[in-house]
Amino acid sequence: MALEHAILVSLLEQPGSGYELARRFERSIGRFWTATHQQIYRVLKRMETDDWVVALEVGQDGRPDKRTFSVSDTGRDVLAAWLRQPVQPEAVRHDLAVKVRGAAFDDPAGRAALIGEVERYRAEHEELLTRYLAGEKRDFPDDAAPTTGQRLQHVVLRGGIAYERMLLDWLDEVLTELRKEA
Amino acid sequence: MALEHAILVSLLEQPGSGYELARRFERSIGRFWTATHQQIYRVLKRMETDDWVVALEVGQDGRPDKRTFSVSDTGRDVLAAWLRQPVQPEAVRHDLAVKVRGAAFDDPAGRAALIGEVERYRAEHEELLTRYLAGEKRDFPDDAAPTTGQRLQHVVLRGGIAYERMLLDWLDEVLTELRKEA
DNA sequence: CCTTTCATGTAACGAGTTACATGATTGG
DNA sequence: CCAATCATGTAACTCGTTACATGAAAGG
Repeated sequence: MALEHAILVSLLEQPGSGYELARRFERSIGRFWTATHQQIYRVLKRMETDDWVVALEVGQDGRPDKRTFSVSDTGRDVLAAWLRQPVQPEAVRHDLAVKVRGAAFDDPAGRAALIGEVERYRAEHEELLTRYLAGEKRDFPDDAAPTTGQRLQHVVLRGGIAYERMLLDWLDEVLTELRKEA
Repeated sequence: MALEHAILVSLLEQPGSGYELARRFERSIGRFWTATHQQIYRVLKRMETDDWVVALEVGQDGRPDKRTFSVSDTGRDVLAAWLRQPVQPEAVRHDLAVKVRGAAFDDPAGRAALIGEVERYRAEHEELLTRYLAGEKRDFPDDAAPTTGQRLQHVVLRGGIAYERMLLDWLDEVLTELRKEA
């Protein structure tokens, strides 16, 4: 129920086309909200109908035309109203935890396969952490005096970093436990 | 796509009725997978049709009859096949992070409201951590020699604990940043 | 008496995923 | 020439949520 709001925040930070939004959702916004381009175009259309955003046609040479969206006053009001509502409890869906508990009912071959998967998963998240840290260094250098917006973006990024570090430590514990059955 | 599998794991750990499953999903399983009773009954019906689980009618006196489900051999095979598949990347949807970034575009009154919400949210998770720790003490005492199943359940619980601790620390950081705008 | 717990569902809707579809330009 | 990037969408489907519905017993 909050893809609309995530789009509003992203467009307030920087106006852009549906395509650009989709790319952002693969990157920075994707740290806390995922969405595919299909979903984004659909929601964006509804938001335009409801006057939460306004489009500006931009003809480009050498590239397809695009429609750049900005947040309207109505959109700002909608976002402000949403910010004042209670934070929804997260819907937790953690595949890996189910698998770890499920491993107790599988044979050694199954557990070996899971160990391999956990290792792969761990490597992925190690890489993600590296990218976060590189992004932090790039976007939030120590000596700069950040704006409010930057400080808030930074604290969200630090949350992502803390999460990944916690996850890596936990995955090591999981691997230790899984290997005990060898 | 894995509610079925979460149900299989839960029923392998302990057979039970739809109602009992719903209660478990509010508690321990709910740490890594959430589901309402409506969803559970619907999926359970499909699983029964596909012979992943078998039901045993249990007449009770003083209480409504119930249907206790156990995992069939087919169900075990399905679970084993799923355990061998790649872990799906999580779909991240973190309301609060969107709001924190959105706060940059709201007035002081909006930020004050968000601070209140974050505090409430923090208190909720502090309580959750307390319950996890109490559950850990109860279910996994130091001196016991645990089975494989218990060790795996324990490591999953430790993941929940690590997550909550990380979250609380991060929320403190968020509060510090939000209060700077006062 | 009234609320909570036990026990099971249906119906309608909203959100998210997967597959399909088109078409131009840039760079190797 | 072929793959990747830019740019926008439709259609079908699955999954998840909210609302509604019923009924009995236990406990205060």
